[in-house]
Amino acid sequence: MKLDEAKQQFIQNWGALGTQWGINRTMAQIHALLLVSPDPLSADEIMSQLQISRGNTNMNVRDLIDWGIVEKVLKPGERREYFSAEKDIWKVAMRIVRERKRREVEPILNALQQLKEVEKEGNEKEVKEFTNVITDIQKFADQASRGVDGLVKMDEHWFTGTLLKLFK
Amino acid sequence: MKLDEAKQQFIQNWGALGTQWGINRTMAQIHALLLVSPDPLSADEIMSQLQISRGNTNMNVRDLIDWGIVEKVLKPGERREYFSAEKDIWKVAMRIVRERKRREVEPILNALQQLKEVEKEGNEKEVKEFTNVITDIQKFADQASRGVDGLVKMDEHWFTGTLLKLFK
DNA sequence: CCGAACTTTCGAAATTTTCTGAAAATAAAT
DNA sequence: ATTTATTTTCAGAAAATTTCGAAAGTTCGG
Repeated sequence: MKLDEAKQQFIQNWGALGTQWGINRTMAQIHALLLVSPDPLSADEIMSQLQISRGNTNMNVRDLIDWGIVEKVLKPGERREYFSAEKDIWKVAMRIVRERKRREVEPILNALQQLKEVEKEGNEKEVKEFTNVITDIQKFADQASRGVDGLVKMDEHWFTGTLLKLFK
Repeated sequence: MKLDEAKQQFIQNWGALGTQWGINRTMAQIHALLLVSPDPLSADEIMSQLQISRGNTNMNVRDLIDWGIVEKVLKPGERREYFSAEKDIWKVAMRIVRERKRREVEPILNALQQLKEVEKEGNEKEVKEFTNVITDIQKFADQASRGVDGLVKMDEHWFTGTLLKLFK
């Protein structure tokens, strides 16, 4: 098997996985491509490798940069911008987790809090049930959220060496 | 605020969150509706509350059942089927995590393993880089996977009481 | 300033996903 | 066996998302 075939397959798989997790295919593919490229790539190289348009490339690279898992690399004396992916997969995962928490979980938690603060009128049993569910979700999310914060603070070595043992 | 308004808002929020995590809106909404309903609901009740078609209702309820977070409830002497959601949010989260791992992560891991086993021809440096990335992802995914397995085995109390303290 | 070399934006087109509704299947009741 | 109640399926319609590409914007060297 040629290296390029293997890369291609990896890119496709990564794209499919991304889709299932609510990340668009192209973004995941660009990320995969950069992951397996030893050197930074320019927009044009990404375009031609993945057969996608300039606009699409630009939008998704920008998103990846927003997520903090890809960075611009400027080569001295070169006008063109290059891009490279964070290769430490632990860091990548932590950035994604932290960012999703911030963008998606926290707004929902605020919404939940508001729902709880309002006086409800209506059937006794139903109000009780509703409040219980909301409270449980809050508690759970708070726990999970703290767990994430804790996790994010660990460095890779501590995770590998210590936490892993906890789970046998 | 009326109870029904509050429920409605919760259902919408839950639906939006689901979308961002790659779960379809309706499935998340049905789940939310069942979560805040003290008693099991029939397909017709779900249809009218969420203003969706019978077919859509049926398909998504079936999926929720496949995920193991909703169950059929048969009332004695009644023909109609009712549905109720698992209310223990910890259990819900664990089922979802376990199931996603099984359905989505494991196939990718297999694909990665295959990619590694093949002999690559091509530029030395690039082959090295590629193999490194794949290996790192595998290691990470293995760790995460074990972590999930460990997590799934804990019961709620242990999580609340003990693990939480670990993260201060 | 000007123009070349790139980058970004944005509306429209293409693609993918989800939903509907009517028909088919199933199961109980008469 | 026939009618009645309910669930399931599925092809096409509708909606949502993603992608394209031309045009507008930026930046930099001269």
